[in-house]
Amino acid sequence: MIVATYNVNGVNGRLPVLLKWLAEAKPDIVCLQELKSPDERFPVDAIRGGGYRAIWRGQKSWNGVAILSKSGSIVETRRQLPGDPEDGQSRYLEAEIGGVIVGCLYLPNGNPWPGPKFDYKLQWFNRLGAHAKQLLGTGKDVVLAGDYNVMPTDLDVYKPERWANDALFRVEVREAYAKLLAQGWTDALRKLHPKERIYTFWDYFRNAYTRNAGLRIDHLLLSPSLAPRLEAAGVDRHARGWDKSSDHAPTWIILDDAKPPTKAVKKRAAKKIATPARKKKTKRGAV
DNA sequence: ATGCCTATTATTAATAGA
Repeated sequence: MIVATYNVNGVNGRLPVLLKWLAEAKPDIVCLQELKSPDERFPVDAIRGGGYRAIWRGQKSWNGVAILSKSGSIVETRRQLPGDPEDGQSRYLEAEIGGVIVGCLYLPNGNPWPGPKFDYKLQWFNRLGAHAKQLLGTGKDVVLAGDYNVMPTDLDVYKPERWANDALFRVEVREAYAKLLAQGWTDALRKLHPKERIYTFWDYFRNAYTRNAGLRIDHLLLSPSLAPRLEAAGVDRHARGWDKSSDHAPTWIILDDAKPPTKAVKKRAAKKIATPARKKKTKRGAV
């Protein structure tokens, strides 16, 4: 099963690029961010035509998130992050698809630092942390995928010193991300590629893409129950080079398909005998 | 420190993004 996240930077303006990528990559589940469209202008017909069901929460001009599914039905579980009823920004959407809870998020950019936008970012991060903890407590399979607007380490930035005081790289924000991971989440791309330079975003300015002046800010976090199923992870960076592309590239993981426990497994569990370790699979992913 | 580019919204300029 392929789960992907893609900040499309305008779902209507980028619709041909999105449909092209869906047809090529054939992801099972997709989290979209930055729809930049009110609900009534979400291109649901075109997306259905591409073979996907969808739920979305749009907003005029900015923000907006959607979850797409190729086969499994989508049962919406949340349309906003708990913790602030006054927050009207469309940045979180959550659904259950095939037994997996999928949280699609668009964390605030937070620039400029310091200032109210940065404060809002940290508050939003705190609310995400509280909700993430609650999700872990359920013991369910959960993936939190989206544009986190944070480069977790120096390895995730083409020029760390230039970004030191940017809201995407300020120490408070990196600490918030690390604190979230410490709850027990697995950063899927980093897990499989611990030392590789991986970017998911390249600025439109100064030919950033051709110079590979990028940032890794789009992340897929896996609950402990889901992490053992992680098989591959990567970025479809070639899509960033397409005409009229978003400034982000689609970022994806492959999860082993969940299999119901066999009779032998159930028998061992009943007798409290350890299940033999899973056979290690060859990694198929490329970045 | 700022512009570089690209989108949306509203009228050719402002705002936001990262």
